Amino acid sequence: MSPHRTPDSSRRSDRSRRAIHEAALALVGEVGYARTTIEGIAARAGVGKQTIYRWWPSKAAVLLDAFLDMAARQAAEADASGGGGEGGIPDTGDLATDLKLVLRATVDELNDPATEAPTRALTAEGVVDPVLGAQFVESLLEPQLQLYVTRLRAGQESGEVRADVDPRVAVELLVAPLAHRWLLRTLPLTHAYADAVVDHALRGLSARG
Amino acid sequence: MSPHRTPDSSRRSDRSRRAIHEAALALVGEVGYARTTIEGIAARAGVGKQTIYRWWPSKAAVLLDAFLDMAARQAAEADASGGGGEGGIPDTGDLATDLKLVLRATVDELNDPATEAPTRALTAEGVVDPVLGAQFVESLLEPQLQLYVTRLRAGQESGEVRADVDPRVAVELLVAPLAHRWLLRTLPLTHAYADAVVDHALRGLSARG
DNA sequence: CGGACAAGACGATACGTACCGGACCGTGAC
DNA sequence: GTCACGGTCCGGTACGTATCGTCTTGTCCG
Repeated sequence: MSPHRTPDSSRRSDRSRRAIHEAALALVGEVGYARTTIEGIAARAGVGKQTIYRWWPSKAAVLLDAFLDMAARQAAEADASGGGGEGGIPDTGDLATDLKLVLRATVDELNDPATEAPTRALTAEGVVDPVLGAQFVESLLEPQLQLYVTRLRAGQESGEVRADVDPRVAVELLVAPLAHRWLLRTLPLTHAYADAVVDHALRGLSARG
Repeated sequence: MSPHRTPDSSRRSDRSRRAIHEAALALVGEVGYARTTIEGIAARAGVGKQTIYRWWPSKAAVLLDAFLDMAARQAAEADASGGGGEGGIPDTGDLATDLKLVLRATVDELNDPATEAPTRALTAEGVVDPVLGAQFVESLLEPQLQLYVTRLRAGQESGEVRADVDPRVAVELLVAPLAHRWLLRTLPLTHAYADAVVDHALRGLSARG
């Protein structure tokens, strides 16, 4: 394989790293992922092309790193202002309401034009490139899904949720339909749809329980 | 816009069209979508590069056409052998069993290494390119989903399915989780998972109906 | 201490390669 | 005669590598 040698990381320029992240996100937002080139990122960041090739194996990897950096900074921000620093799913005792609240927020986030292009590009790249996809899932998606898992487990302990369901499977029943509509653009992704998914998932489709 | 002028289609070479389809599918399967080039397809098909540019606007469009051609040929084949010529979802009166049967088949199809690379490439391209995505959904995905819709509607009339569910939403509750696992590779896509999705979707997650 | 020095990451640039998308042939079928 | 065909050549763009001189950093000797 290609180990993609990473040189001594202690000597790495933080200034360049940040500039590259910023330039990558900006360019993808402006001209789209396909027309964003590594040479363009380097020029925009005021950085030598080789500096990018030295630390990243691909354009997609640069973008993923930029995303993680952004997410980490946002999390730190939320931590500082929110105080408690959890970022979990609320537990009011009413599972349906809690889920609708969070899934509606997810809908708004997915529909945000500012982040749509880079997110789509990264997801699409992950669909095709298993290595990048695994990093994407592990570092961005799975932590989010685990929040749902814990909320659902709490629901099981409080008797809200059937004891015989696998929370991990249940999460996908809730999240996958939203992701499906967003990714494939089959039908509009709305709050009403999020609510419908929650209702159907919790009550089931069968007439006779 | 760019009308992408298509010349006199009556004079079009069917031989070339088929050769291009075949070469495109073969190359994507062998070297992957990213490393498949239009020049490569032309060379492999024994065709002038311009013949491809004359009839298709992009590499993805060629692949989509190849897919449609393949699907049409398979449908014709099934029609000839099956006799009845429907291709719908069986209706034994037991919805869970019927759905598991079909979704298990879908799992096998998605896990088939022969078709995986081209399908992933096409889907990923559709995620990023709205025009291609719309064609993909309209010509390949939506017809499939409609089969589920009709089966679910039949279930409503027979009393198997709650009357107050939107069949179109219900379909996504069943199909999206499979698509989600396949696209993002979060966890293995197995028959057991398909069964679990059906059970959860039909019975619901709530402890109290 | 502090200056010399090696290591290595940096910005920049040049290079050969690959593919794009199109222009342009001569050929052959209708 | 028309026009799509297979084939070839073209300018342009981005790739990924190599290499330049510069700058920063850590070490070692006086």
